[in-house]
Amino acid sequence: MNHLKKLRGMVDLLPEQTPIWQAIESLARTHFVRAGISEIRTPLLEATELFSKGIGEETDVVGKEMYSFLDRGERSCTLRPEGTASVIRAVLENGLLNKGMQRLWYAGPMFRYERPQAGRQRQFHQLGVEFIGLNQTRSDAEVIALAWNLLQDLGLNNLELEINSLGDEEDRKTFRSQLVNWLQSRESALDTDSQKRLLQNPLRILDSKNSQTQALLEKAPKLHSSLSKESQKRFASVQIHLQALDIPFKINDRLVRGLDYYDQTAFEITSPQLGAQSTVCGGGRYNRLIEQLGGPPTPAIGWAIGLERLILLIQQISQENPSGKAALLSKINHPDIFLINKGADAEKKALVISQELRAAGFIVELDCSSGAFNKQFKRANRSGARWALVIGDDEMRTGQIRLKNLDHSLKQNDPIQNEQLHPLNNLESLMESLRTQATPNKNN
RNA sequence: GCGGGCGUCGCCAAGUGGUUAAGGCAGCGGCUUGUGGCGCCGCUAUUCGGGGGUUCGAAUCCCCUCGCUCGCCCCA
Repeated sequence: MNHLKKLRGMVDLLPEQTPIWQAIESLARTHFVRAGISEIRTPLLEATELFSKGIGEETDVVGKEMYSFLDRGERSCTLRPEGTASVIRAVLENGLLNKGMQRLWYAGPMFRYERPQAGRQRQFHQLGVEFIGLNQTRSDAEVIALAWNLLQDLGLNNLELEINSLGDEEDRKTFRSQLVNWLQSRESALDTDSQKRLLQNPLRILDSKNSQTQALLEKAPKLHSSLSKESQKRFASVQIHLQALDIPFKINDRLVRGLDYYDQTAFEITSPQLGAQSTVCGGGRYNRLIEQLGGPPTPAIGWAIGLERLILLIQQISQENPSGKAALLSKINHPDIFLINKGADAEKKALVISQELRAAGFIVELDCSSGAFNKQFKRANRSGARWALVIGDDEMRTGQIRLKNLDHSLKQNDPIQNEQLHPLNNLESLMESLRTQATPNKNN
C-alpha cells in the first residue's frame, strides 16, 4: 500500500460521504431553478494566461498557487483555481452576451497548489453563481440572498454575513495612496508580511491577522471615507435591499478580498465553527473583469461556496443537533428489501424477482453469496433494509415467498406482522403489502 | 515556501532497549446444511511509514527520508 496513494491535497469521497454531497447539490439545484439561473460547465483546464490576466498577476492565487504545467505542445496550461474567469471566457467565446444578461451557476473541482490544512485542499469543490450584465443594486442583494438562503435552507445557523464596498477604481486609487502614505511613516510597526505588501498590494494589509497591525489600522485612513458620492449611495442602496429581505449583515471596513477583479460590493459569509479557514462563501462585484478579458464593458457579480467547508459545518451542526435539518442531509438510502436466496432454482427466480421489484420502484439488495441462510440474514440485518424476502427450496416447492419484517421489536411479540407469505408467481400481493406497510427505514 | 504535532493490522490503540508485538471494533469461519439482533469458540501484523546507523539485542535510542495532520501566508 505504499505506492498507490493519492497525491497530497487530493481527497477521495467515499460511499458514506457521497449522500451529503448529493443532497447539497440537489438542494442547490432547486434554488437555482427557482431563481431562473442556468447551469454552465466549463473545462477544468484552461490556458494559464486566462487566470493571470483575469485574477491578477500580483495575487497569491496566481503568483504561487496555480497548478500549472506544459502540455505536449509546450502550451502553458492551468487547472482552474476558481470558476469566474472560466465562466467569463466561455460566455465571451460563445457570444452569450448577445442574448442578453446571463444568470449562471456552476459546480465542480478547483485546484490550488497550497499546503493542505483543515478546510483547505489542493483539489476542492466550489459551487458558484455569476450574474453577468446587471449593475442594479437589487442584483447585488439578490445574489447575496441566493447564497444566504441556500445556506439557511441547508440548516446552517450561526453564520455571519459581512459586506463592504471597495468603491470603483478611482476610489481605490485615492485610498491606496492615502493608506500607503500613512503607513509608510509607521512601517516599523507593521508585521513583515504587511511590510512586503505595502509595495505590492497595500489594500490587503487591511485584513491582516496580525493583532498589532490591526491595532495600528484603527487610526489609519478608512476606505469608506475615500468612496465617491455615487459609490456611497450605491453601497447604501445594497444595504437597504438586504434589510428589506431581512438578511442580517455586518459592515466590515477591512474586508478587501484577495482577487484583483473585485469592485464595489464585496462580501463574505463566515462561520466561527470552522477554525482557521472560516470563509464558507465569498464573492463580490467585478465590473471591469469582462472588459479586461477582451469583452465589452459589462458589469457582473457573483460568489462561490467552498463545498468542503460547507460539509465540515453541516457535520458539526449535525452532531450538535442530530435531529435537525443539517443532520437529515447525510441520510443514507438503505434498501427496502434484502433478498435472501439459496438453491439453484431459487437463486435464478430471486434474480428475476429483484429486477421486477426494482422496476416497481423498490430499493432491492440481492444476496449473491449462495451462503448459509443465517449468514444471509446477518447481512440483511446489517444492510439496514426494512424487509427480508426469502426464497429457497421450500418456497419454490410451495410457491409461496416469505416476507419478513426486520424490525427487531416485532420479532417475538407479533409473528403475523413479522412474517407473511405471498404467491411467488404473481408479485402483486407482495408489492401491495410492501406499499401499504411502507415505513421509513430504520437506522437513520 | 515556513513552523508545530503525529506515523504499531481495515479502524481505535497498548507497548518507551531483552527472547512468541496486548486488547477492543470490524471482517471471515464455526457452534446452528433453512432463518437475523445476544452469546461462546477459532482465524486475521514474521512485523511496528521507508532507509541507514548504534547495540549481543531496537517498534522502542540517533541520523536521513517519505507521508499524514494542524497552523502561518492566502483563499472557498
